[in-house]
Amino acid sequence: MISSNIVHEIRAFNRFYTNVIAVLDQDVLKSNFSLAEARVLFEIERLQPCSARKIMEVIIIDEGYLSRIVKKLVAKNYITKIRSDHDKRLYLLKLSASGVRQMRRLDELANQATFGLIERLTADQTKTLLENMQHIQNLLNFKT
Amino acid sequence: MISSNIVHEIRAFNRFYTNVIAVLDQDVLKSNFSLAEARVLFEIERLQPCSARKIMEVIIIDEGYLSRIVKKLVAKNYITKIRSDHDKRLYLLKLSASGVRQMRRLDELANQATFGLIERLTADQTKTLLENMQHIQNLLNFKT
DNA sequence: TCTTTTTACTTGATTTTGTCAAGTAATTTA
DNA sequence: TAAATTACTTGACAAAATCAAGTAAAAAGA
Repeated sequence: MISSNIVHEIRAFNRFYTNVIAVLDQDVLKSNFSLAEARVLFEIERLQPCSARKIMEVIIIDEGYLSRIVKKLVAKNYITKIRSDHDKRLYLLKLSASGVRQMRRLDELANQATFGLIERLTADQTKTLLENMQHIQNLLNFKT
Repeated sequence: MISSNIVHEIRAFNRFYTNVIAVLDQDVLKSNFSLAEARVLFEIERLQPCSARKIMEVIIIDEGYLSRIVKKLVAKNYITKIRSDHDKRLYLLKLSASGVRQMRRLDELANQATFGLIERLTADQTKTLLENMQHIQNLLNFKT
């Protein structure tokens, strides 16, 4: 049944992990990027050159909101936005040189925050943690 | 080193799980409570009778913002707020009868959303998922 | 004591963040 | 080639969150 123990334990994990993520996010916010901006930048870094549409396949975000974030990042010269020759409805996004520098900063912040999670674990524990995470990712990899 | 593979894989999991939680949250938002309100209600349910201060020990939230959320929940008669006799600076919060009903609805929504995560898994896979989650929780528990 | 500091909460003003719906233009489909 | 779909933009809002200044009570320090 829906209110089974299993569901409750998953919810307990979700509450727990929501806090884990919230703590990590606190640190990333020190970068002067909003969470949404940071996530968009991370995805552009990973997927570049990519369209806004492509980003929306990966993170849940309103189309108009994303459009404005992209506009802002272009205005600040952290990304470039060039109309695709192949399909003129889309614009290809890439980090600019300055964006690459920003990402190094952001990346270092996120790495440090994440490292804080595991610094007290032994090598074995860390390995186990990772395996568990990857296992969960495989089990839930649904792409809702 | 801080930018090790391990940190990167943990970050990949965090990105992934951020989306999982976002998908579940979408459903909870159908309750007409904001995420912040839902979390506050959830903590009041767990901790009642409790002060706003007590809630702030558990969730990361601005004091003024919380004060307004409490005000709104009182106005809608989902919680009661009674000045403490022992310490007149604080107010004890509890779910009202109507709040209890709301929480049952909220709970059912959250259960259904969570069930959606696992409905396609076999019993064995679900069991493994849960074990992985509990293992992660145990490994990271000292923090956050 | 009393007076200074800390704690709990509130409120006004504002900013930031996110949503909705309507609109343009390019591409695909029937 | 008309209709539908896709990619993106924009204006108008609404919701969410922050900041700082304020009140009142309690605790701590002299």
